[in-house]
Amino acid sequence: MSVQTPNTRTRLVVTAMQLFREKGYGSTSVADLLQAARVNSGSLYHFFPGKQDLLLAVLEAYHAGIQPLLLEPAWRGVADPIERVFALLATYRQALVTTECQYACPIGSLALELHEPDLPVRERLAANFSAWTDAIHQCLQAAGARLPRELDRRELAAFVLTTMEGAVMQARTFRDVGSFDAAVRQLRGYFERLLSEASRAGKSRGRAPAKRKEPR
Amino acid sequence: MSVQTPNTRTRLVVTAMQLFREKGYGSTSVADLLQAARVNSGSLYHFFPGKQDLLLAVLEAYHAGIQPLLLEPAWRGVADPIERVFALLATYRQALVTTECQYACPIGSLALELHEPDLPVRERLAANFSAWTDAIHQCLQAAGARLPRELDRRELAAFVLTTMEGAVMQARTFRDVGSFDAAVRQLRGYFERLLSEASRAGKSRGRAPAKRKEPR
DNA sequence: CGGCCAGTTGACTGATCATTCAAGTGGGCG
DNA sequence: CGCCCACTTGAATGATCAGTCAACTGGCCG
Repeated sequence: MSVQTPNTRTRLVVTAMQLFREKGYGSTSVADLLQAARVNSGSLYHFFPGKQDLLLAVLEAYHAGIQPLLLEPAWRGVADPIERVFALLATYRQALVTTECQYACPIGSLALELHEPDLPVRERLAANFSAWTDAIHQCLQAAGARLPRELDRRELAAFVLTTMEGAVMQARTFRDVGSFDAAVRQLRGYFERLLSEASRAGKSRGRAPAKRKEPR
Repeated sequence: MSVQTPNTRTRLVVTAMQLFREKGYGSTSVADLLQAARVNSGSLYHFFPGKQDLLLAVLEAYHAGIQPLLLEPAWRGVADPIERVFALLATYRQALVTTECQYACPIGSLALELHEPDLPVRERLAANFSAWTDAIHQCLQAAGARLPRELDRRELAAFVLTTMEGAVMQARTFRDVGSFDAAVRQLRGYFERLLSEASRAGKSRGRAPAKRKEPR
């Protein structure tokens, strides 16, 4: 219940999440980290063989947090599966706003920052992307026949991630949320065309589309 | 004509372009750079006040190279403006293939790597994005009425960049060109729907769409 | 009580970092 | 010839880097 400082290991991981997000992995020195977490170097190396292993723990923490810390708040009060896709994007928009467009997706940043082959790190980056994409994929499946039958839902889910990452990158570079909004607007345009296409196809096949009110 | 080593300044910029792309800015040490360019430290600091100014020169070199080194080769033999959009994306696909999916857009990587406010650097990153987007914008304008009249062409052009950046990021992370192809396929789907929508609208307004062969 | 050991402490190491600078070198020009 | 100055040379600098280690603390259990 209390807000006491948690155990050292957790404190290190939490601090590392913050600093890696703000300054990047390479530009965060171990000394920065130790100072911010109020930990001595020996303790760090007691829990982690090296800086990179701390990064692995950070990536696992992000992975574990996707559902409870990202999706759940973003989707609270949003039932429609398609709107959930855009509600998630709205969460990133909010992150941009509150950081004056300095926000960058920590996973995406690390994905571009790390240049060694680094198999274990890359695997966990991929796992984070996959978990994100899977969540969107479930929304798209829940949308059922509202999307064209032949549409590859997995591919579209990945495309939503593509859009988010690219949009955040541009908004950050231009220091302008408008860039993010513009990208989301285009994605919305794509979705609307997919939805109306499925709606038309549904009608001509005699199946009344679920939510059309006035078939004028 | 000769392939002689060019002057020191140029050699530094060219080498820096390569190393920054391969290893990132922060992870490229001045010592690496000096060795690769076969230059002594004094010479570097004779031409550039510091490492960051070399980065500025690199970003200007990228900007200057967009037309002759990126767009022109990508568009050689491709006349159709819409196909030019995808021809440019195919160039990035090729870069992924030849690097076994280790390629990252150097501008995008720097955009996420740099975390200081760093106004002059950020401005040049933005200028690079803008130049890229402008080129796509011209294609979309050249497509004229083949795209819906009310479509914001500038926004769609930026969305193409969004897609490219996000797609390269994922392909690199998953070490799989298929991720890139999937994103391009979705963008193609969006474009096809935009084109057919404009085509239908054009017909109903009595204007025969330019290239339809059999209005079955 | 006594021994053990997970966890802590912080000074220390050697490597590497970006940058400096004094001493050059050589080509052009008066 | 003789000066000048753009450019080069590379050793040296001090800061900072990730990582080490031996000594210490305190809680638990036999």
